[in-house]
Formats: sequence, structure tokens, C-alpha cells
Amino acid sequence: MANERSKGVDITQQILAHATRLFAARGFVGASLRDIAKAVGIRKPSLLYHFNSKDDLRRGVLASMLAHWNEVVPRLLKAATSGHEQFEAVATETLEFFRADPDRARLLLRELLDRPEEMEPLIESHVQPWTKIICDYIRKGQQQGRVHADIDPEAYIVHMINLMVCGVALQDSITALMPGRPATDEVLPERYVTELLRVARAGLFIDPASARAGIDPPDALPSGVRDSSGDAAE
Amino acid sequence: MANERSKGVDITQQILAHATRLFAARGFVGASLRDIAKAVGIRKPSLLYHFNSKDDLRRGVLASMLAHWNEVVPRLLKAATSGHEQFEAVATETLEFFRADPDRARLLLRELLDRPEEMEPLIESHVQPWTKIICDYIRKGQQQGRVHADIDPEAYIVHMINLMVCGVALQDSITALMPGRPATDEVLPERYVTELLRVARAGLFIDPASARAGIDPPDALPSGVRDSSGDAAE
DNA sequence: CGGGTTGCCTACCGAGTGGTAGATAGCAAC
DNA sequence: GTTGCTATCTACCACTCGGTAGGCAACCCG
Repeated sequence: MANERSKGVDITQQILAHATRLFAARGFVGASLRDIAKAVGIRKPSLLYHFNSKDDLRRGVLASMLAHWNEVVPRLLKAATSGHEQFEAVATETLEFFRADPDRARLLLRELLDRPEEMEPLIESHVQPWTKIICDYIRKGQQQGRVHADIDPEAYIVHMINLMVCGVALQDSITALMPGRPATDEVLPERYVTELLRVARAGLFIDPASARAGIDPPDALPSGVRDSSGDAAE
Repeated sequence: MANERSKGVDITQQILAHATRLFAARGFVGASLRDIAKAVGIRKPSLLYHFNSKDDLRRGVLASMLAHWNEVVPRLLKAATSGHEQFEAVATETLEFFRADPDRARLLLRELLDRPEEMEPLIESHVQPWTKIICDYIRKGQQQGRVHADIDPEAYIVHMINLMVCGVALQDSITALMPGRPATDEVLPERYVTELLRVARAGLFIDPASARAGIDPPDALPSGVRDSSGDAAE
């Protein structure tokens, strides 16, 4: 046993991976340390050698997810400040972060339900700054007349995040609402995310085609107010 | 029922109420029978006299919620078939069902995460019929040119349900993203739901003002006709 | 070589879990 | 009174939980 002491993957990373999967699937209290250790292929005390307590493991799993999030942040920042297709880039980049591993969405969702007061500072530090940037983007679009004037930017962003996180977390179970599941298991998720992005665009842009053109990043506003025929704000 | 010989309120209903609250707050495994019994004011074996097992109690809680849902169904049906403001009525009626008791949303969300295969038939039987009705409504609106042609009706509905359920379930924790929380605790939820309904309208209607006018309910056109170029954009 | 560290193990602990057995008290009908 | 039913209780059960104690083998470094 233990011939391969220097296995290719760090045992700590293996523990984090399996813990993430089981926490996401069964919840924190529902996934026992024994089960996690068994999934890794070790005994429970060995697991507790790497993480001092179950709660320590939970924080490690959370930190691991946030570390992955921080990896995509540079691309997100670049996309948010680039000249074109800002909306498309930011939205799809964020969505793909969760789609790449739906356990991230499920884990985040469970933690928000179980420990909202503990998640609040994490949310504020990791995504609050983004909301400000996107709010500026939206308000600029409103000045240019490309974005609905009656948007509440902060609330809009919260709803879009909600849509992405919960949409991915519940994708398997909630698509039971959509008919034609048999034989279309491949294309259904695509329909699902395509419509999600369409809703996001339609909720933002007066002319959805503007989503691809983007909003002029420079502070100038030469583009005239286009097609503001029926502004039915409340 | 309503014999009222023992107590003013049926003890079974008290158990269901407290179990709903604790299951929603801590999850099924996180809420113990002792805690639920203590909340009611009885001992654990007394609770197990009314519900044969913890799983029996869980099914009872679920059945209780579905019973409440069935109470609003007639209003929903009336709203969906009335001549005007169909969209507004159905959307707000559904949203208010969860807003009236956010534990319903949290409970539903947790069950979808914990037991998706068990929730699937419940979803199909209780909300699948509604999606068909609303899909017809959307397709009719597309024929009339009031609704975006590139909507995927089934997917759109799933996203709106997702938005309402998860939006209410996470309202307290997710609004941490929105600044200005202090001193505005009263108006923030209103901003939140107002924007939610705005997103739903904007995702549906080409001219959001149509939401209040509604779509002509009489079948002016044969409903079998599909739109001409309804393929979703990529 | 020998001590120290690392990583994993078996065996065990107290606490808490869902669930059961059986006694008790109130009440209604005969 | 007696019987029977309902609803609650105390006491207890087997089991699982997170966590600890201590031993053991393999490595690193002097």
C-alpha cells in the first residue's frame, strides 16, 4: 500500500474534489466524513489529518471554489472593458464558470440556504465590485438609449446571477417541466442556456441586436437615441 | 376534522407548520425530530404518533404545501383565461404564493436539490399542465406580433419559475449584492420584485406596455399554425 | 546509523439520531 | 364499573456522527 506516495494529484486536492461533489449532492450535514473518505480511498482519521474538522473541510471547499472563480476574473475584467460584445462576454463567461462544474452552483446555493450570514461577506467581497462595474455599464447604456430606461440596475444584476446560479444548479431537475425530454437529452441544455441568455438580453436592451454591438465604452455619446418610440416606464 | 375536542388548533397542523419552518431553514437532515417536537411543545414519541416516521412527516409537509398551491389554482386558472392582464395576473399570483410564505420556496428548492428524482413527478403533475397553457398563450402572442418571435416558450417559463422560486428563497441573502441596505429594508424587497416582473415582461413582450393590455384570448387564429421564422438565434 | 516528520491506520469515545416499548391519563359508550 | 380508544409520556434501543488516542511504516536529513 501507499507505493505511490507521490501520486500525480495531491491528496488534499482529491479530498476537496470529492467533498465538493458530495456536499453539493447531499448537503453539508448529509455528507458524512466517512463517505467522503471512502470516496477518496482513505479512512476518516486520515481525512481529519489533512483537515482539522468537518467545518474546516467545508471552508476549504468554499475557498477552493472561490480560487477557481478568481481564475476567471481576469478574463471577466478584460471582457467587461473591451470595446465590443461586453454583455455577451461577461454573461457567457459567468455562466460557463458554473456550467463547467454544476457542483459549484449547487454548493453555492446550499451554502446560501444554510448559512446566509456567513456567505454575505464572501458575496460582498467577491461579486459586489462586479455589480458596480456592470451597473455603470447599464446606466451608460440607458444614457445612450440602448438599454431600457426603467431598469433597476442592481436588482437586474441580482436576478441575472440568480438565474445563472440556480438555473445551472437545478438544470437536471427543473427541465422536467420541458416536454420532449426523451431522445433530446443533448440539445435540451442548449435550448435552456440559449433562452437564458435571450431573457438576459431582452431584459436589458431595447433592441436585442445591440447585445452583440455592445455599448460604447468611451465616455462619448455620439450615437443618437434610437427608437425610443414607446417608453412606458412606470 | 375540526372536531376541536382536544385543542383549539389541530396538533397535526401545528406539527406540519413547525416542520415546514425547520425543514426550510435547516434542511431535512439538519432538522431533528426532537427540535420539531420541542417547537410544537410535545415530546418526540408524541410526534411519531401523528407521523409514523420522519420521512412520513416530510411527505406530509410536501403534501401540505401542494394543498395550499391547489388553493390558488382556481384563481390562477381564472386569471389565465380572463380577457385582460393575463400575464400580470398569472405572474403576480404565482409570485405571491411564494412571497406569502418564503418557506415554501426554500422547502421546494431544498427538495429539488436533495431528491430531484422524487420531485420530478410532483412537478410534472402540478405545474406541467400550466406550462402548456402558458405556452399556447406565448405562441398566440407571437402570431399577433406582440411577443418576441425568438422565444423558446418552454424554456422561458422554466426560467421565470426559477426566477420566482429562487428569488424568494434567497431574497434575504442575495440582496446583499444590492447596496443601500441600511435604512431601506422596507423598500428593497419592492424594488426586487418590481424588477423581477419587469424582466419577465421585457423577456416576453416586444412592447412591455402590452403586458397590461394582454393578448387577445379568443382564438383568432388556428393554434396549430407555427410561426414562420421562429428558430432561436445562436 | 538514529531521530523527526509525514501520512495513514485501528480502535475507541461521547453525543445525538430515528424509532420502539410500554405505562398512564382522559374520555366516550355500554 | 368496565372496556376501549386516543394522545401523550418516560425510558430505552441500535446506530451513526464528528473527533481523538496512539501505533506503525516510510521517508528525509544530520
